[in-house]
Amino acid sequence: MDRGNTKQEILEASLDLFSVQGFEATSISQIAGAVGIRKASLYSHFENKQAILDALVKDVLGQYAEHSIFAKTDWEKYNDAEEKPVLTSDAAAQMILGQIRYILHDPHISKARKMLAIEQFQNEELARLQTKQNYSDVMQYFTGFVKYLIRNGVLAGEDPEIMAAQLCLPVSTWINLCDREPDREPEVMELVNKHIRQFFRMYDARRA
Amino acid sequence: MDRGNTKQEILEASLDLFSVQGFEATSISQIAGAVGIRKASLYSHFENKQAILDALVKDVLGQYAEHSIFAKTDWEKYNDAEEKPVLTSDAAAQMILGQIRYILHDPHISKARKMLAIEQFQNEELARLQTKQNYSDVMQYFTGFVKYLIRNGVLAGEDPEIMAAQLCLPVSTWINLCDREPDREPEVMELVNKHIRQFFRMYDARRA
DNA sequence: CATTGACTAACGAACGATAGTTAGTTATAA
DNA sequence: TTATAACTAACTATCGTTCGTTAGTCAATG
Repeated sequence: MDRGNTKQEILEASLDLFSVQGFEATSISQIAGAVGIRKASLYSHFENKQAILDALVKDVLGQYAEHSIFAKTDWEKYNDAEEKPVLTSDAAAQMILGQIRYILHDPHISKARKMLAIEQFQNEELARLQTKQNYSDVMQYFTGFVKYLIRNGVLAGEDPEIMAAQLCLPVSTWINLCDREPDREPEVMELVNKHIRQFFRMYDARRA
Repeated sequence: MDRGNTKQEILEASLDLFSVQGFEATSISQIAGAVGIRKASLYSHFENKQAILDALVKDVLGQYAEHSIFAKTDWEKYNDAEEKPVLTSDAAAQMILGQIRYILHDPHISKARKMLAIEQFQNEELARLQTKQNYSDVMQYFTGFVKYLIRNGVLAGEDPEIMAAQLCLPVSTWINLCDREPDREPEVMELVNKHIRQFFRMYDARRA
């Protein structure tokens, strides 16, 4: 009678539903139906409904920490490297467009992002998590990136944090837009492309 | 037995609750309790629960269209004016900081913004509304602003839309951050200030 | 001026449906 | 044989909603 990985299936089905309807609007029966079991069977795997959300926050979003480009890339490591990637606006645009496509289409990341958008006002823990994933981690990554570009004489500027904000925060807004209206992705990608090239032109070291 | 403006009180109480818990998680009893009546009495004013949300979307967000700076200001009108406001980075920073403080603290606007953030994935109408208020209207306003500054020889740049995005979209992200974590407003305001001055420096017409 | 009647907005009580949850049972796999 | 994970059945609470009633408001009427 054991189906093997039911617990994981419950988490996935829950994320599917929570990321569209939200936690409160999703019923235990709905989750059970999506998994293909009776609702009472859920309680063999989770103490109660809240425990599913808690596990999602810990698990799926912990998974994020492992797989996210923003959480794991360290630009310092390229300091002594012979071959340095991403030193032109073209390479940067390609890199960032690739990252956007990835985090936009990766099922776990995109669903987790939507769920957090819905649940961000529920409690302080979820609020802080949303800030971390949608803002702090991204800002930290791009601040490192900008510093790397300055060190390598590509860009010039006094405040890397502000430069990073100007580079990545518009992109954050565009990602939210694509989450709501996926049809607009091509149009948004075009804007991102123009934006990055413009950014590199304005902060070009040879211009200062 | 008539309390005068019960219908309006119901809408306000509903917005209060929806902007924190969301629509589904808020019960009719909760709304009635906040207003100070029994839940059955709500049905003297609204056909059903959904009708409250519909009225909020139409009413409160229609109110936005009337009062929002972004929906009503037209930069064209300053073309022939003798005294032109906002021609320096200092004035722009002050203006934008004032606007942020306003839309951040105005109770209707901030609650409507949070409610839309929670409900944006419910249906396409709410998704489009969220895009309009959080993105399109703001972008249109700032694109006009940037064009106005270019016409008046303050800024120089080829693509006013991209410039507007670089100016206002980071601010959008910061406003969302303050919605979640109001304590961080001072820190955010400082970033906004730096950001705007940097923006004006980079696109300064005398630099081109 | 007092009475009436229509109208409105509140009420208590109850509805069926569904929520989350528990208990007890059965089948399967180790 | 034992532990686990599924099941059926049932629980209580609450959901959104409806019904019939009551208490005020106001205009028209006598």
